[in-house]
Amino acid sequence: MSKRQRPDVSSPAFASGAKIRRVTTASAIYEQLHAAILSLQMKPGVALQEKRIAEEFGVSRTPVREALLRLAEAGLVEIFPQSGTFVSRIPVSAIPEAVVIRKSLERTTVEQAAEIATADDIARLDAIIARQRVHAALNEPSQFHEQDEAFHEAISVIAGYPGIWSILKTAKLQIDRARRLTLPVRGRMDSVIEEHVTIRDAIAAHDVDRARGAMMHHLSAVIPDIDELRLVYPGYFS
Amino acid sequence: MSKRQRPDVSSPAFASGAKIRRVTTASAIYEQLHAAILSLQMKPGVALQEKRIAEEFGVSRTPVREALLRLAEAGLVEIFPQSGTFVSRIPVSAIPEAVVIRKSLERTTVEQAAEIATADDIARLDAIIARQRVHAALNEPSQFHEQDEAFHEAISVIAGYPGIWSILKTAKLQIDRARRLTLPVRGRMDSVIEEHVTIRDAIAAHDVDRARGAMMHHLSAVIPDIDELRLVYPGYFS
DNA sequence: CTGCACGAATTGATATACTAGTATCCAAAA
DNA sequence: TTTTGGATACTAGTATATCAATTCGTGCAG
Repeated sequence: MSKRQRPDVSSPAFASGAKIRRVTTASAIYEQLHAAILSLQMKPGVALQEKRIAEEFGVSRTPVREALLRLAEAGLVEIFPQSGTFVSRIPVSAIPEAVVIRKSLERTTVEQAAEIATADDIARLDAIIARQRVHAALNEPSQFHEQDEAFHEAISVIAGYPGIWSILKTAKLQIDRARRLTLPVRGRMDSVIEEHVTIRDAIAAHDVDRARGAMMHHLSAVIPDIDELRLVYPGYFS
Repeated sequence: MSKRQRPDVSSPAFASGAKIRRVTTASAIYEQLHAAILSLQMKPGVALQEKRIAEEFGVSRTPVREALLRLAEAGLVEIFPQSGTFVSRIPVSAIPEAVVIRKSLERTTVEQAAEIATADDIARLDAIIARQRVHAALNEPSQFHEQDEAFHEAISVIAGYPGIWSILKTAKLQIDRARRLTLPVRGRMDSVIEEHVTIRDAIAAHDVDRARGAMMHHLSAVIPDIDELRLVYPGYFS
């Protein structure tokens, strides 16, 4: 039998390696562009060129193209064959749907988490909330948002459905982009922390109904007002 | 300066539709391999070689690579850098999660569909069910399955959440692969039709609770018995 | 006989070169 | 002045070549 079988997928190899190419240039470029689009440094609707990007990064078009293809699948860019590549506009119609998807899946994860969470799990949530308090106090929105994501991801993991989080991440993309357009609301970070605490408490108490209710309330509170944004930023939406 | 200044509003396509050439060879190869893997013509675990595939299709390695990268994102192949590419084994651990995802999202779509379905919508469902009856009578499992997917997609569309269907499609992938391994159960097609009719009736009656119940029952009925399959097809699962 | 080190072969990753579709601009005709 | 058709210069798609890393066999040393 000549069939090869990879013995170990998770070969961390020589993790300290300075030269090991765990990250291909293509994925590095993907990360960069992904972040730039999500942070709106690259504005919706603007044209991209494989060639120019390749020159900026000092690489050939091949890895750039690979990155753009992945971004296209994520819905962050649109590729028109033989014509051009553009940063995708935020699809207004997709936003309410994304909210529904979030509510549907996070309802499932938070319910299951409330059923089976262990003391260790709660401790993990507490640690995340603690970090959020720090970032809120220091007024660091970026890191705060990072920990916000970590909180929701943790609940997925606790529920035993880590794959759901990756779905949520892609569903959240356009919402997050729109949210970047909203001015930071004073005190919003504190409210988020409060809501997270409520969710955490319900999970810790194994109170499924209360956990679901708290999560639904939390998710309803973060919906950006699209109609208003469209007026202020015409051309950013489709 | 001769540089062309493109106003960012210019989207090159009045392409709100299907007029664009999307028959790039890369996507054609993707479709082919996708179908081959899903139908198990390509068995889980076997090695693939870009070079050989390129020769078979009579193209260069570039579009083949592009297709493989997309398949890797869908979880249908695994690429080990500098080592090899393999048709992914069916991840047993992901199957229960996929079922949960399906139940969560289809619960949402069927509830909403039951709320707002119009007579036209019901007619569309009836048409699909009618086609299913034909394929069942003629014992055409492949086309039957096609209409089965169409039924669930239609419900997503009726609910106003077409994007949920595309999520469901990718979530369903591994389930469908496993299901291909099960022997066709005699009379199963007829049961599916009955369950679809029940769902359809509940939607038509705008009975949200009954629609949800019928859908949950339907989804529970199509879960393949993984443990048994693992015994019969060792090496197909991971 | 065993273990380790080295090297050839094979693979995916990247670079470069070429092809073919598309939009824009400008000139010529109405 | 407006319209229209084609030249032109762009783009992404594809082909080919090169690079680098991993694997596995082989041979030498212990």
